[in-house]
Amino acid sequence: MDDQETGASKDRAAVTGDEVKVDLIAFVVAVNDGEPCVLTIGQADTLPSGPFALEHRSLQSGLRGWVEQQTGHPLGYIEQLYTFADRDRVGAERRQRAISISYLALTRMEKASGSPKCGWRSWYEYFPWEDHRSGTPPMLLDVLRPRLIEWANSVGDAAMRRERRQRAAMAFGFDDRHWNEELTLQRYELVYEAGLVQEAGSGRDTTRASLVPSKPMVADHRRIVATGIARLRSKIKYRPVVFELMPQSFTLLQLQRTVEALAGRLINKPNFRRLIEQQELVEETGETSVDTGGRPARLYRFRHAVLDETAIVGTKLPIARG
Amino acid sequence: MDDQETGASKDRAAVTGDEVKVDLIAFVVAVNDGEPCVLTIGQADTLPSGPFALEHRSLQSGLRGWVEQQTGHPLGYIEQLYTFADRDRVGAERRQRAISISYLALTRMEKASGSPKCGWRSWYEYFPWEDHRSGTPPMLLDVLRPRLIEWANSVGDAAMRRERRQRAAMAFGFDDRHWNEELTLQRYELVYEAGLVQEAGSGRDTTRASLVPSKPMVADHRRIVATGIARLRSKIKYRPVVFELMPQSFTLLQLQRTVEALAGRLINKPNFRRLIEQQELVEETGETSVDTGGRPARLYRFRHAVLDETAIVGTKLPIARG
DNA sequence: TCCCTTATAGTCAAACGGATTATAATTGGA
DNA sequence: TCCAATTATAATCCGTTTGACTATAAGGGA
Repeated sequence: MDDQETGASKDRAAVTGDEVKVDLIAFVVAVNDGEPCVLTIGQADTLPSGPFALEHRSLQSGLRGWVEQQTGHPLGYIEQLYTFADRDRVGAERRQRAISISYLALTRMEKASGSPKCGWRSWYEYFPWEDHRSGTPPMLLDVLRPRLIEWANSVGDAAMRRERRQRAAMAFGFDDRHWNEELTLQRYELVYEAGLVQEAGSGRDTTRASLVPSKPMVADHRRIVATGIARLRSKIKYRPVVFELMPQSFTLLQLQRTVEALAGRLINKPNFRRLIEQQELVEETGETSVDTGGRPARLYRFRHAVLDETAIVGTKLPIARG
Repeated sequence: MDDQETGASKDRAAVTGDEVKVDLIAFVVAVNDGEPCVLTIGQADTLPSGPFALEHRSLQSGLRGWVEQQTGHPLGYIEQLYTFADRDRVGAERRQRAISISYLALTRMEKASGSPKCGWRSWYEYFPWEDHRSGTPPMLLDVLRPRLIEWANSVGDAAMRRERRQRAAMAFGFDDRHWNEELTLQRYELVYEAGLVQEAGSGRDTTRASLVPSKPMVADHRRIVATGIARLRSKIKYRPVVFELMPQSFTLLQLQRTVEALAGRLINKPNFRRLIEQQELVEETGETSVDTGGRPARLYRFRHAVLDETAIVGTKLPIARG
């Protein structure tokens, strides 16, 4: 709960040698053909990143630089996710701290852009239990649930067993509880704690044999992705950020499919249309799209004016009128 | 928008000398007697802070250490706010970057704790335009509005004038728009841009003479407080964090007054009670409080079980049922 | 032409949210 | 002792929102 401070560190001016390396890491998102994708480099297991350096004007511009250099992809919308400290790294001459500042970026997937050593992968390769668009994924009940119960029961204390089962049931919606798509990070932390993903690695109370099938990432990059998914799934509900992922003009069904891709759930069509229309988020272009397979759909564009109309907020508190 | 990277920085392993100083800064909140307070040191113009150092186990424990050492106050609930890079600092031998990681902490104001050099101050000394519990503060319309209009008109381009007036109207609810208490940060940024607060200082397009009456803080600490207020005002609407600020047992009116202190607005009493009850956030202690001045009020305590029932979330998307 | 697919419009009831009114239990003072 | 003021607590009303569902329109292809 509290720390012992050295006497020397009391005087801030006297502190030296407490410099730290700072890394900027980007979770870049695009949606293509109804699949939500993350921009990766290497063996599709690494997020674009690089150190914050003197020549960078700001944290965000440093991030843009690294992503563009490593992937050839310019970034539009950027939002800070979280800052965390790695475990100590051993530097050349002395112990060295490193912290990572992670960002969420929304973009469109342009073809022919991007260098060859980068690529787009579906989120759900890394989080197969997060995609509920075709109902509950079988692996959730067949594989994850028994493994998590096993993990819960592997601890001696009865109260702790109950608490673990409870946490798992809450996060994954077991036992007739409802699935909550925003709990992506809690779910990842559970499977990590239970040692069911590769990066949970050594020093855990489970063996490597019982991994759950999912694509791993380098270091804690998968955790960053989980944080980003959770943030995005929450944010689309109160801010019109989806449109950062849409082309200039689109049909309402395309918009719905994009939201569904992000949320990992299906959405009621008439109600979705009503929601969009009554918020006046879009306006008709006047044209129609014919490649729908059925009746042609009207094309819409985002009403950029709504970005100024910040008024779009939900109260949730019974505030008295003036 | 994008940066030119030096050739040398391309290879991450080859990068050296890009170490950075990291500061941890805390916005510590307590509510006393219906006043929302911030914990300060120095001339009530500085937030507790200190460098992240090797002996700290983690960012959070480093923060706890500094706050406890500087103020004698142990921290409970902690949440990361934002990480930002200061302007370059000139170090002893070379240019030096510094970044600040800011946190929001919720606590109870215990008497007799805390060293003499620290103190609690009401938020609204630093943000007099944010307290709407007794209606719109006069200075908002008498002082701020004319100054902001003046600032908007001081720019040549007509479109930019309109955009500035529009931004101010949105943020402050001018011209019959509604006051939105969550826009604290946008409002602070406006008065900063307009040069109406002391820390906006030199190099601005306005003179020192036209400051708006409000208590300043050191460096960008007031900006951190604004960020924290905005975050907290938003968060109390969907997570039961208020109870971190309440004593063990309390009346419903005390709870309401605390929320009102944070939101800076009055709340409809019956509806507030209904909200609390239907969410089952509290349970009766069985006792009553007599010092209400009228009919004695029942005492309640927070139902800690709700922290496990993460189910408390608002959907806002018309998700189809399974 | 028939059928399949998708788009678009409209309906209905339950739940929610904002506002108001009514009644109960104290304290303090005339 | 009784009344007024103050605060607590309960109950009601009604318009809006929200979830689920039904109906009709407009294309393509067999």
